[in-house]
Amino acid sequence: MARKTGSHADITGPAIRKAALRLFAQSGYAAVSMREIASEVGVRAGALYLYTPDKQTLLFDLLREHMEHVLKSWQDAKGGRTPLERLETFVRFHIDYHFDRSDEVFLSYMELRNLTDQNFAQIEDLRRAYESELEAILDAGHQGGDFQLPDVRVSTMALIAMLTGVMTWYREGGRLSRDHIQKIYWNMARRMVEA
Amino acid sequence: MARKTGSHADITGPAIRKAALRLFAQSGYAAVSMREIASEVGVRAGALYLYTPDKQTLLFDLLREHMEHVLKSWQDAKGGRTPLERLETFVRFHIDYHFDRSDEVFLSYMELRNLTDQNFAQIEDLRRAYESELEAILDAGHQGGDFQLPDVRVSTMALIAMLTGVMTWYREGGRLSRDHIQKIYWNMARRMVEA
DNA sequence: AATTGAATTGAACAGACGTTCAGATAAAAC
DNA sequence: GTTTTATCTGAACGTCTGTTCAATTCAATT
Repeated sequence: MARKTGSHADITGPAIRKAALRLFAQSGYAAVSMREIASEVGVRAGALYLYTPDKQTLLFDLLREHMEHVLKSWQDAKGGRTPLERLETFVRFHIDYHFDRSDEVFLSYMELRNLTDQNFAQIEDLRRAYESELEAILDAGHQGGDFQLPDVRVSTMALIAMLTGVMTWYREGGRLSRDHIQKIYWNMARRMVEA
Repeated sequence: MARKTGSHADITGPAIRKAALRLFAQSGYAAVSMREIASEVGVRAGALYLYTPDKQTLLFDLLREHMEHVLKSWQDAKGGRTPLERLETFVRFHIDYHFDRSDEVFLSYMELRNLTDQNFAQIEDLRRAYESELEAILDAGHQGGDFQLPDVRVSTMALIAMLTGVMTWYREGGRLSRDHIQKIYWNMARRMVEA
């Protein structure tokens, strides 16, 4: 039966996800207890099981929702006529996304090994789908002669790693503005691939 | 008192480190129990405490030894006349090291947050010392006009991230040889920095 | 063979873990 | 105001955790 808006459950569900996300990102899945998550939400541990069948599913849902959200956001953001333009769009999108959702991104890199084999396979598929978006751009540029790449696959991985790395050192309110950082990375990426 | 070579203890100590390294890298520090480590070594949990005061120190020692070993290995390997040559040496060294010691490297990226604040600070210092080695090369090249970098610090982080990323996809016996991968990465790195 | 000293065990400790569920509480529906 | 339904608690479950230590085994020395 449909619940009215604003009912307790409509708040608690997302609150649990939010708390779990923060705590998992901070201390790691294995180091965070259901009691800690519950305490953060202002509820006892047992109540969590109204919203998730178990801890593993809680982690899996966070990662799956994150990956699906990245892919969807990219579908909305992608664009550009030339491979170079399309690559610039990707670079800016990727960095922006990592700034806005650093916890989710961090989690999706760190906690893959805490997923069951089946859950891992699903997340891995989504991750590969995202990588393929970049690879397609590089491939098009490589075929068309805009780019000159020693190896399209390796360039894809190298670029993703380089861009994702921004997460490890960027802190809000630091020396450089977001836009400045995006310009710097785009400069490096462009020189790395351009013919 | 000095023990004779080959005594039981001279074997067990390193065996514990080796097992802990493998298991920590595989499942994560928090997810591995002292009983699991002991079982891997062929000993009961209590015996581990002959070789380490506690689990935290076991992790810390692994990370510290790794970082010190990287720094030492780099001091032995570094060389080259021009900044470009020095950078190539760094790129090849970094990739080689990540191939040879992937567990240690992986651990040193994943388990920093499971260190106590004090231990974390020590490891972080060593990590920064390593980064500074690359930054010094980029800085020299930037000052001398060999390199043209939008931002030396950001370029350092971007290069490190790009090179370290090789660990996430490289598998022994894959499509590309080690040397081939090094050539590809060096090609990308060079184009990224060259004036 | 007896003695010494290091290496290891087995059991125990106190606490934390994920999860379940009967019962209490609160909110919504009638 | 009563009934119904969703939400949450408190306590308990069995199991696992890191760690300690008296007792034991093992290996080398005398």
